[in-house]
Amino acid sequence: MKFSGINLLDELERAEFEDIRSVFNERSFKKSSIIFAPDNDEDLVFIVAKGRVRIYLAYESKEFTLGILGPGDLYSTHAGCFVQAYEDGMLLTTDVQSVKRCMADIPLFNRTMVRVLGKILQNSFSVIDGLVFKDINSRLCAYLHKEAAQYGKPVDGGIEINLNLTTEQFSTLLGATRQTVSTLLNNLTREGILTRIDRSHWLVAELEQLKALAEN
Amino acid sequence: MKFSGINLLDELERAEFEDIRSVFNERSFKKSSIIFAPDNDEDLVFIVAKGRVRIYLAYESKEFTLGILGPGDLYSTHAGCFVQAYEDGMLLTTDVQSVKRCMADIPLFNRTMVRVLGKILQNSFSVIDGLVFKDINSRLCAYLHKEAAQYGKPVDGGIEINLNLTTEQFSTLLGATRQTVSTLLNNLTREGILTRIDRSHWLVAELEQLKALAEN
DNA sequence: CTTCTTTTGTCGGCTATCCGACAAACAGAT
DNA sequence: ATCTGTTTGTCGGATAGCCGACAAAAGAAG
Repeated sequence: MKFSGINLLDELERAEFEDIRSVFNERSFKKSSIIFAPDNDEDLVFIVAKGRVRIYLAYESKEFTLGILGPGDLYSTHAGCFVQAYEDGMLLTTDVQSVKRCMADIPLFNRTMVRVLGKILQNSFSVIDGLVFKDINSRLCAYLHKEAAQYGKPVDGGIEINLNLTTEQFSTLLGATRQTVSTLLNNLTREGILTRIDRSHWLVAELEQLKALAEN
Repeated sequence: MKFSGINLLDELERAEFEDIRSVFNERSFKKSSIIFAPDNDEDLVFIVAKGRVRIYLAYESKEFTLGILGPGDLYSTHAGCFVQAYEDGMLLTTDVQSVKRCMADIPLFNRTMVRVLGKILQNSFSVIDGLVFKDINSRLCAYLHKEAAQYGKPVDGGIEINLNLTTEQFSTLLGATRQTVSTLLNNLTREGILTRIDRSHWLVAELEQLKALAEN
């Protein structure tokens, strides 16, 4: 899942951004480690270079995953969110000061920044939209549908998707409990809309039905 | 309630922004009218000059108010939201193209843009936070507490706030039904934490208790 | 003061979702 | 092949908040 929809690694390759590349430091992380927490006092901006990290909010023992970043995605540490590694990987980090300097010096960089911010904002609106107007089954179906439509691999019998999340992880992304998500997934399976291939792979047999259920 | 926390009208007064002022058009609106809808195809950025407008999401017959803009607040029309007037007022509008041009020409303007976007983003995170982790009573108390702490007028017996919303309007801001909000407000009144002065004014007698209930 | 509209309070039934609990299935290490 | 930790499925009880309905209260307009 692309969170911002813009691959910053590609952007950085562009000649105009040569000066920018030098301001980044590498920082590697291990699976499951919490890379940043809201109390973090270094104000950093980072780009994921390798691996997947999730951005999440936490309160007491509950967690809600806002999105999952993959290579090329950008985020910042001063947004009140936790950042945790789903697997081993690496970040390119830089401090906010440098970003500001880049913004002042390189007009093109600005546009990228605003575009990324806009994308993140749009994403958070759609999260709110889901939480307020849709029930969990709809959110679940919407997520699977989007995943299938965007990154699914057509095979015979339907579209194969690599969810790459445990039910537990998936449930925090939808804002529900593991039990509820598990039950709903099995309902969809019984109705013949989905089939679980293995731990991380699902076969979406009825894309249209999934879409209909998502709209609810 | 300030939504973005930055008063763009003040910013525009600054000498550096002289060129920017000229790109805005005035547009007045009547109470209750819907100023922009998501299907709107003009891509505009606007600043509220007079009156209050609410930014909201709608689905079928439900509505959820993301925030209320007052004079000096900035927003854009291509964020998938409705914009409706709570009272008569006026906007300064400009198209996205002009904003982009300003961003390229006037480095200082960039910083303001990014700051505003950041603020809006932060606000939407706290909305998500509330929806996911807190029950309605907590959200209600949190809202009243913030209102009292930020804009309340100390009088004897407590702090007076001007909510300036009907229960119905208030409920869309909290993401709940009118009935639930009505009941909760009356519970708080019975407990002696609040007193209703008139339709729009409330007296917060126990600010600390309100805060405690907000954390829940 | 009378009438009409808007706003508010309250009740009871309904349902989606949570929560704790437990067992079964699976995967990786030895 | 066995052991151990992780992941998944399912059940039943509890409950927050929704929904429809209706009446009372408050404001606005004449």
